[in-house]
Amino acid sequence: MESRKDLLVLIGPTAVGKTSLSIDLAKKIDGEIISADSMQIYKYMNIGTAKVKREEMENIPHHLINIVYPDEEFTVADYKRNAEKYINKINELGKIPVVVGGTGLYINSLVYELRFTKVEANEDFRHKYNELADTCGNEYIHNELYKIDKASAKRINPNDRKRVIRALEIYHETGKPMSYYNKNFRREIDKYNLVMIGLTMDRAVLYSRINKRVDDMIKEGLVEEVEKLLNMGYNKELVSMQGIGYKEIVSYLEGNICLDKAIEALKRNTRRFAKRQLTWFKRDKRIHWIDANEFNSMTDINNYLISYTKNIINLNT
RNA sequence: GCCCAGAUAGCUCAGUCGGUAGAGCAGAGGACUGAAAAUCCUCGUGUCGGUGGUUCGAUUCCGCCUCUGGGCA
Repeated sequence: MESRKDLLVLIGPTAVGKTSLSIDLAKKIDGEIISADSMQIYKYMNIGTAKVKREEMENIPHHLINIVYPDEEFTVADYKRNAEKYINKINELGKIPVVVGGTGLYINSLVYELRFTKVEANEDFRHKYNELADTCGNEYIHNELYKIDKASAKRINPNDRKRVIRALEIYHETGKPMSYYNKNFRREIDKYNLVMIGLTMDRAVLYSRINKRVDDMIKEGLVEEVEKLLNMGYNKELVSMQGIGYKEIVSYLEGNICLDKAIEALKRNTRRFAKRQLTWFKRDKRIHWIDANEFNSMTDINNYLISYTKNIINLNT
């Protein structure tokens, strides 16, 4: 039997402490880190994405951080392809790949049999249907979808334009409905010795950590970072600039809101994001959850994680 | 000390011509297949400040008390 590759996945909401934990863990188990973060892929966006600093990495290789410019397109499909490449490579080195991040769809692209269609984004098509929805209403394009793909139309809320248009796009490009490609919708992947760890903590504690981290970001110069990006020509329409921490500060710099309001919105949006992340990950029953507040130190958490992981993955510790 | 205005959801407030009340924000739950830090759906019972009185019935009207603003001395 062909030996399976090892894969350790560490997920959790923003600000729960994944980064420092992962570095400590990687050191102990001889691992390399693969980020699963849809914002840390961008160069120049450091403070607002809470990106690891080089000096914090402690010589542990980090992959899929700083790989594209803020105006470059990068999708889940790109993520999956790149991440799998590193998973294989790290396994070949005899090391443990540690995927760390909070972008649920990126994680799912690795731990489920997600079969992305060949259909790439068609901006003209999206534009056209966005305008159609503006003039005729969301119901209209949803009805268009209903005509060609009842199953998807039922699944997708009419107001969820992005998904309605994407489903139409797939039909437009292939002549087959999206539901045709979604046969094994949530089939768990079978090719890894897979360990999934979820790091969490009491909601109130997490929220106060988030609030504090936002204050720290401002002190570290988030406003200056956003100003710099704007001066480099990266405008607010870009996907990267719609990230939490960027859109709010752009709004402040444009004079729409005062700084205090921007900071407040930034905190609130981060809190809501953390909640959405938890909702997303709750669904995956393979995740072994641990409450960070129930341990006395990071070392204790990692000792526990290692003993848990040992049952599934052969560690070189 | 006196006068005036308030006191209702975690916060800001609306309202009940007397029949125990509802918005915004905050918050909670959920969805998610090539934009995902994006996008979208659902969720509002609280000693109506306290205490007496009038009343079939008071959060609503009246008295007193407490607290918070503002004004006059």
